[in-house]
Amino acid sequence: MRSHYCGDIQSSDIGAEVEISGWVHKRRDHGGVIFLDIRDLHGIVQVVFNPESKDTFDLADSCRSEFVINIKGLVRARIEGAINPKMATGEIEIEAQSLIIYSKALTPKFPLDDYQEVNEDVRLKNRFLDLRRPDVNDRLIKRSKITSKIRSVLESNNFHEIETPILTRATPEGARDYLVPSRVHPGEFFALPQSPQLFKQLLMIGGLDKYYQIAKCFRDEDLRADRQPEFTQVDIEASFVTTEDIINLGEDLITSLLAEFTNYEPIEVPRIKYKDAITKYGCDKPDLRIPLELEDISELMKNEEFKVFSGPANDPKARVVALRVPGAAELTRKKIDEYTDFVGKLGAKGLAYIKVVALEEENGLQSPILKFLDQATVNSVTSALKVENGDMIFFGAGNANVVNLSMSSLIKKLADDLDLYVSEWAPCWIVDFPMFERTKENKLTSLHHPFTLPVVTIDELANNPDEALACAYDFVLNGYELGGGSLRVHDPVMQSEIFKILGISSEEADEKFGFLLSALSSGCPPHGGIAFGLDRIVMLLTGTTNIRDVIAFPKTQSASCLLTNAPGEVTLSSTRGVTRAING
RNA sequence: GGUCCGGUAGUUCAAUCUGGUUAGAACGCCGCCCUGUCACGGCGGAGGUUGCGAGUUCGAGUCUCGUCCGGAUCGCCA
Repeated sequence: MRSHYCGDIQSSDIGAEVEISGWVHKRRDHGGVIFLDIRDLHGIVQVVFNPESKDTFDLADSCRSEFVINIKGLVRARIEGAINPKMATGEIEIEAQSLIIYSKALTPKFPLDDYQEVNEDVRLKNRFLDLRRPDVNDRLIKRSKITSKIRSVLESNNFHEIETPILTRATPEGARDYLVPSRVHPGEFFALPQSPQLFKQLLMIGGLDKYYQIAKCFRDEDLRADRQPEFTQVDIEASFVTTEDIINLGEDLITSLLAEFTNYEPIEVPRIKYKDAITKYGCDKPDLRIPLELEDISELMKNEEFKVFSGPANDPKARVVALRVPGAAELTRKKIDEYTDFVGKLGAKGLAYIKVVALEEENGLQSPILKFLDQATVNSVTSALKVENGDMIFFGAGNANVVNLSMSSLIKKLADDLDLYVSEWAPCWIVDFPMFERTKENKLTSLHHPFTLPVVTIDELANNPDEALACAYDFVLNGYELGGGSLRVHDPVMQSEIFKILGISSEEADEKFGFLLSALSSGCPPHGGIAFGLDRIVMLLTGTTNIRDVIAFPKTQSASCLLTNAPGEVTLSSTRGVTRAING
């Protein structure tokens, strides 16, 4: 049905008879001559119809936008003055010899050209139209190429792609599960996997040595710009490996993608300890394209009269930080108020600042808080921050979590507003994660997951779980957590101890994880792995900030599909047996 | 669950702050004209339950409350 893709026809094809199939992109009717721009996946080409062949001309006259047609014709050079340099195929055109209309089309619900932005809900309701737009299908094609490259890197490292079940068991920890009622076992449910975590460990115990999978994962949690309820992981696990082995592999994988699909210039990927990341950036996924860091000034503020600073400085659960923003002294009062409001929504009680106007002069600093602070303390702060004239210093003080969240968010906002980015690609590893963190109820919960190998011995872990570090690592790119992994526990006694620390009774552990403990007891190789978020990788490599842009049929923020109207009610016939499953 | 932004022709927006005649524009669509356009052009035309429901008012697209939908974000996401 075609000899060429529309977008591929070039001057070298002049004189050739070609056959193309595609969609009517635009019709320009000049009365005596009709131009149809025909579009397919590769691009657009202009077809010319003259009245000499009346039937074909009349057919072309009846064509409308998005009709699906077939053209046979002769490629010829455009006449002088009619060359369109804005078009990839602008030097040639097709002189139509015949036209077949395969399929008529209603007027599209929205324009498919690039001259008008269309709201996302309209696009998602008519995704089949949206997918025809080059910038949309380009991203999906690039996703396919990225996945292919991932497979080739992993295959060349002797990894084997193995599938794991979609219908599986609910897990007690972690995200909410999507549940599937079992007809055969009334009252019982499958869960869709949050990740293939346990299966890939079982594959290692099963001697498969090196596993990977492009795996669909499901988490019934609220959505974000970079989070969908079903998403895809590049899931990797290997036996007899160290942290170093996995980090090297993960880094090779991502940097080879960056090298192939971007203008990335290789750098040594820094490794940052979790604790240092929190101290310096206020978060565990810093955007290292931004040259801003928090300076902890709690020590300096301990003896100040100013309670706003000295209070948190003397509270072990609080902190006081200063943020030097080079050249930002020009920020207006209105803008500063906006930032105060911004951090306020994240829980901060205020946003103190000092403008550095003329450091060498007596009144060279401007700030409402100067009168509350000792001059020597101010001097210590300015010298610790190495400030220069024209800088702005912002302060965060209070509960450590609030300060970290608000100041790390402020850093990203300032970077956007003031265009502070100094590089295009800034990867890093975050390492030395704690094993556990405390919930609001002061219970211990896994920071990574319960199968993570601690750095310490069983006794040390049991005696001081709060301080124990994990053999875990996250890969962060431009402020996005792209992947994370760990070495896994391969000793059933250690695994039982971790369940115990997490408050999972041995009965529950046996009931939910008996198969794992039994597997660990039957000859388990030391193993570990990592999983990358494929959607986020593609998102970054295609330059978008919205995960929906790289998924063919994404869900809205309320986890529904505007195209199919899923989820929906089910008919009685399709629920046969299932109500019994739900009601027990 | 919280906070914030948005919802007006098929599409993108204006009119909302400051309530007041028949809710406008562009693109698209329909008809007529046009042999070199390419976001073609000219003339004419059709197209609206202002998301939905209450309330305030002589009068509501505009103000208030509720609700639904879309988006950003906090919580949540081992």
